[in-house]
Amino acid sequence: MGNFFGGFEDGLLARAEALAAADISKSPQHSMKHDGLYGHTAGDLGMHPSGPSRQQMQMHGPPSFGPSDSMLDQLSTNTGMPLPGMPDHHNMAPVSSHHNHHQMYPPMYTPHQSPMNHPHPHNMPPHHQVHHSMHDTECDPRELEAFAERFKQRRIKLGVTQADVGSALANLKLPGVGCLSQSTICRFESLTLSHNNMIALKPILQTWLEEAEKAAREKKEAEQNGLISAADKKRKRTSIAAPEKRSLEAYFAVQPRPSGEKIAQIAEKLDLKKNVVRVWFCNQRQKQKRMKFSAVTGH
DNA sequence: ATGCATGAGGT
DNA sequence: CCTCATGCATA
Repeated sequence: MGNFFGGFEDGLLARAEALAAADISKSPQHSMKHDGLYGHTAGDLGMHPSGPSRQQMQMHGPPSFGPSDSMLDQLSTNTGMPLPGMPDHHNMAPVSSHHNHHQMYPPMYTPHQSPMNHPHPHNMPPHHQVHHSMHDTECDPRELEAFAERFKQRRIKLGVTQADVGSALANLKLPGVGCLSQSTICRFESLTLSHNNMIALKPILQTWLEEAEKAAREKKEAEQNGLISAADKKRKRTSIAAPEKRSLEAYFAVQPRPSGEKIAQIAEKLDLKKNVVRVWFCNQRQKQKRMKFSAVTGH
């Protein structure tokens, strides 16, 4: 594979990759496929077939961007061994904001308010021993983990798929709660969401679970009584080839938040669209914040 | 189960 | 541009 960068980069990458290996040692399965499929559907992506990509270009960069040296040299200078301890400053999360772009159902739950606020969904039958745990603001990672596991197990017991749960949420008619995708349900169960996101979703899924089990019980009864009941647009997903991915990881280990200039340079070197590289870094940062890999999770 | 993408809201 | 919550497409 003639992957050739500037000679100086080899050294950089070698060292950076070493760091990356120590830090980001997660790539369990690597099916090296050269996903060149649409590795760079440059053309397509460039024009966003979706259409209205309201991008707000802003020419802030002073034309005199002559950082003396140039290129990613800045990185090599840092290669000394900076190793960001991923401090993760800002926390708070406005558990909210969701859009529902074009064809999904009409959801979105009441946002605003501190991250520890939910639209309490308590709707227990009056004459029935209820469960407690109404303390919405329960952010105990340990508790969340336990709930996620219980949820998954009971969901399976009900014979419901993750996708089913997602769409069924809309039937709960909870204020501001629409449906969710299979992806999100899966991530909830596997704790691969941010801590705040988990906390926001927990009460909703808990409500669904209770309703679903209640419905299951009723159905069971009905059956005992002899009553039986009788069910675009192709979005493209850029695939970044392994070599390029390795380079990105190396850069990320050195500088998780490269400037627009640097992103452009990296993009050019790897022959990827700048936006693809930018998004890759954004997603990489989000990964670091997933509950599962959070230092506090103590799983 | 996950990789890359979109969009709202915020700096 | 960033962060976050989410989703489509795909391995």
